[in-house]
Amino acid sequence: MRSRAEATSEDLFADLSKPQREAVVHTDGPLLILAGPGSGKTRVVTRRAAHLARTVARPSDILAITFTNKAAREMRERIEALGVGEDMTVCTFHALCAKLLRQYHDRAGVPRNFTIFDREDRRKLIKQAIEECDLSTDNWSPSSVDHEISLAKNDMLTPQAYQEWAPTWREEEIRRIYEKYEKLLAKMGGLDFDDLLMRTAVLLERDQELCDELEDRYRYVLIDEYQDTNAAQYKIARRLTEKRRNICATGDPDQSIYGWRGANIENILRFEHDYPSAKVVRLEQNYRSTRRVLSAADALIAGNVSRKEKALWTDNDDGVSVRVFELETAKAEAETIAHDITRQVQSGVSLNEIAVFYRVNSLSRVIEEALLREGIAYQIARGVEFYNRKEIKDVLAYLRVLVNPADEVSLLRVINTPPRGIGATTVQRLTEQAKAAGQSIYDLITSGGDLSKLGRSAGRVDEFRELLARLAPALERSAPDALKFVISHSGLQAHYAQAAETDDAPARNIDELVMAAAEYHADHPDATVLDWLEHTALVSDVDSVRNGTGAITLMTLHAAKGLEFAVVYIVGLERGILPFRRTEEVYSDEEEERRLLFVGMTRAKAHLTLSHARYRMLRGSSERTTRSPFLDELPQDQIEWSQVGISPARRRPASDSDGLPDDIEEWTIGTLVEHPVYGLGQVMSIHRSAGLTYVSVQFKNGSRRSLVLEFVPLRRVDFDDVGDVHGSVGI
DNA sequence: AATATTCCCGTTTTT
DNA sequence: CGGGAATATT
Repeated sequence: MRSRAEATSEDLFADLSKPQREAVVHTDGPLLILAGPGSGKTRVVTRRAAHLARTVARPSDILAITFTNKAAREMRERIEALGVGEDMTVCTFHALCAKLLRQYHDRAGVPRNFTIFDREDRRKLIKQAIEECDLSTDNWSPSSVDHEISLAKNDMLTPQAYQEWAPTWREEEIRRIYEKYEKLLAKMGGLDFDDLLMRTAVLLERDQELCDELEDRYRYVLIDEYQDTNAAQYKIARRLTEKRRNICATGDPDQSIYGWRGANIENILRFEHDYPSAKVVRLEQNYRSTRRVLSAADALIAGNVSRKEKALWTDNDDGVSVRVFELETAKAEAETIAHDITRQVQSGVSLNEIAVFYRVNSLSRVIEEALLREGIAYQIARGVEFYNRKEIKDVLAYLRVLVNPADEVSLLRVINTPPRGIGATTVQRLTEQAKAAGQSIYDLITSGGDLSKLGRSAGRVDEFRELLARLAPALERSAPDALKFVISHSGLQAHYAQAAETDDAPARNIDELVMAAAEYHADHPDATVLDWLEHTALVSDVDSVRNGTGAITLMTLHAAKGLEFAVVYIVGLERGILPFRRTEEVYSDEEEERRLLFVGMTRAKAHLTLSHARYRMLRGSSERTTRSPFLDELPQDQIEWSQVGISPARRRPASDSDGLPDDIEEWTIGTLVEHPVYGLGQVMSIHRSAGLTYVSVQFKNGSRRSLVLEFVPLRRVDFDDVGDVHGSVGI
């Protein structure tokens, strides 16, 4: 939230800089706004929308596309605050696509009542597809195949095109899986997230008439975060603006952080080529951060080689130094930050203005625990997690089956939830029989298929059929009413009420779901159950973050994009975490990781603290870490380093004979060691477990061993003594 | 058929 | 550590 007062309708331009004004007054023709962090992009975009509505357009002519619902909501609110009517279209790419596919389902070749398959549904189908291709999930991990198919769809590659693109043995097999997966999806009337984009892109590519129609409806199109568009989104943007070319793209190549999702940074870099008459406005003045914060971020991003240089500057004060905290353990890191937050609050900072960012969600737990101990209220950005809970998915699956009976993933989910005597064997028989008859399980159950082979379970299945029939009328109701009806009549309510004796979280979550539906209904009184289901399928983590809650905010660096806080902490600046790497051999895009940290740092208005811990609990054991190389790229003279609870020069007393080397404190990943039998080697990891210290060593002779440091005579040797071992073991 | 137990694996980011 | 799947038990 910007502290300066928002403009009244009289002075749309009064408080704008020259380039900002240029962008606002630009109405017709392509416009690219290259907006550095904190450069007032949202202000420009909203003013421009108001200006358009006042001069050349009606609000309904304007389409603004964002990446998250939160961004859409806030953009809409800010435009409305400028006195522009409510009938603009402001939504995410995915929501727009869902809407278009629903409306033009016949031309798109999708069922009107398609349901959106989330990652879990999708995983299940991919697993099934792999098995039906007679491949083993041991060799073809569903997650990697999933990712591969996702990237293909983001690039608008059909299975055939995918294989042609890379015609090797492996792609041939993945093509088969991809094809099978598509068949399963089609059979079930499901679309996954990528389908929403790809199908829309293909539809627009083929259907000129529709493009014309849409271009007449949306005469002015705004695409936010253009640097994060993938091939399908790019195609959609182009096809929606081909005739009038009234496209306004905003973005910043330095904030491109979704390459792993198929985003193509080239899309923004070639904008001027795509639209030769484009007006380009650069917003390089930063109004958000202190000079010290900005220069630290700027020094970091300068480390990217493939980058267009950009001159970020600010008139703001120097401010206080950026700090780096070095801690012994992740727990100490969390506690130190919690104490520091208390100090900030005592000096008058509002909790609303404080945030903690991390690279991976798993780092949040230790922070949460420290905040609880310290008594600091926090909110955490994880809306999606809520909708992934078992009890929530159970409830939603009932609605999905009612809306789209072909949705077998949902049908199989609810057929025995709560338990009603339809066990695995019966389900398997049903599946096989349906497959043999070439019909869906739903059809088999409802349209009087022959269930006699099921023996005594047939009665149970029949009861289930009756249950579905009783639930069906719920679709006539509003989302919250339908939900309540289904919860009480399906037996879920009784089931979870009984389970509440040991764990009442599921029942409470279900109540919360009903409340969420009621809230949605209040905002969208005409919406159907299907609309609401769609809405729940398209929430993102950051959507759950509310402003002004009186709590600090925890979120991933990805979720932080577009936000700002007075005080920002970024934890876990350790090799392997930030920059992230999976294993030694898997390629990761270090420049994208650097951009990610850049995004995080530039969220801070005044206080920025980066931290790392020397030991961190990862999947159960305490791992030795190495600090992130990114820390060395900061302007060292401007950084305030503090080591809390670490004394690097400390020598352990000789009497301290626990079998560990005296200089253990100095051992890190990469330390060179010598073993009397195996010879020279390099430490690959150190972790502590059950009171022992395990060291994994890659020896120069090629062997790799895990050794217990307490028992093995491993000795540290100096780098200078041994020459170039470093390169030979390849860290 | 349902529940309890163990084991094993993967291990980011997200619409 | 934590979810899911395979396995054991009632």
